[in-house]
Amino acid sequence: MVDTWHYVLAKHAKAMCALERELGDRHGLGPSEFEVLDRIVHHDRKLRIQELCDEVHLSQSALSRVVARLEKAALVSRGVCDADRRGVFVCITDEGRARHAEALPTQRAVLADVFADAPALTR
Amino acid sequence: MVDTWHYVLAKHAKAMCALERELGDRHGLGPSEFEVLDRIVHHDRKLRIQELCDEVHLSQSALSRVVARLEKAALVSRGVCDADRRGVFVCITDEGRARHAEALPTQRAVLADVFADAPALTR
DNA sequence: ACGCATTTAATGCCGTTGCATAAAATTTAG
DNA sequence: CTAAATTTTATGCAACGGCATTAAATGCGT
Repeated sequence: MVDTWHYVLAKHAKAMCALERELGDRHGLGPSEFEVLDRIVHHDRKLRIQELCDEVHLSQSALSRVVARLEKAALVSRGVCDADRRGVFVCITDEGRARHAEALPTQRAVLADVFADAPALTR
Repeated sequence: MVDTWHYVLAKHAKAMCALERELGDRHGLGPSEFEVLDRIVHHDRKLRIQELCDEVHLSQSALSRVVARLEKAALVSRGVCDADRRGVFVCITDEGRARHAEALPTQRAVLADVFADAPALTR
């Protein structure tokens, strides 16, 4: 219980720190930016902000800002939803797709390193 | 691998969020403040800042500020180390001990809730 | 059809964090 | 013994995140 919590804390800190460094230095992406791109690529379609909110571990406001940063970097584009004009769709751009593809191996490498000592979860 | 990472992300987010809320509302402590108190209580002696740094998942600068906050709240006291006058000892006060004892069940309850669905780590 | 509650995303504000740096003390090299 | 390098903690600074709030659009009740 407490042990599990300490494990989570340790791995989270180590992985986050490494991801920030590696993704930042090599690809100009923060962990949150990468995660958002990754979710969009995974779904392979444009998503509503709210859908992303359910999948990413960020508050709605933080997500809004991440998307704003990604848009400024031309990695995604925002568009209003026709059906519900409060909604905002987020589309990944070709450049965003390319950046994600380029960063993915880096992320995998970091995770492989952090979780090298076979943690393995039951369930 | 990626699954483990997602597990860590999810649990970390959920637990952190709940700890911030519960420890904050009920005991006026942030997760970092609690963790520092907890480490000192666990060792049951005064520790150097640097020792704490190795145990807590915070940068040295962040830790320095956490200790400053705790001191302002009179939960710990800082004292210079005689042997090496660069060093700083951190002692927990009676009030700090009391606050920790009071907050501990809250922390345990949160963790029990978050990790209720038997996560269990192999090793 | 109208007004009020609700939903959705963006923004103001503030607290915390990490990096780079500063300041003080100690250790090491010569 | 002195000067440079190193260690230890604190601080300036900028970025990021969450909460509360705002603005806009939708839905609901009457």
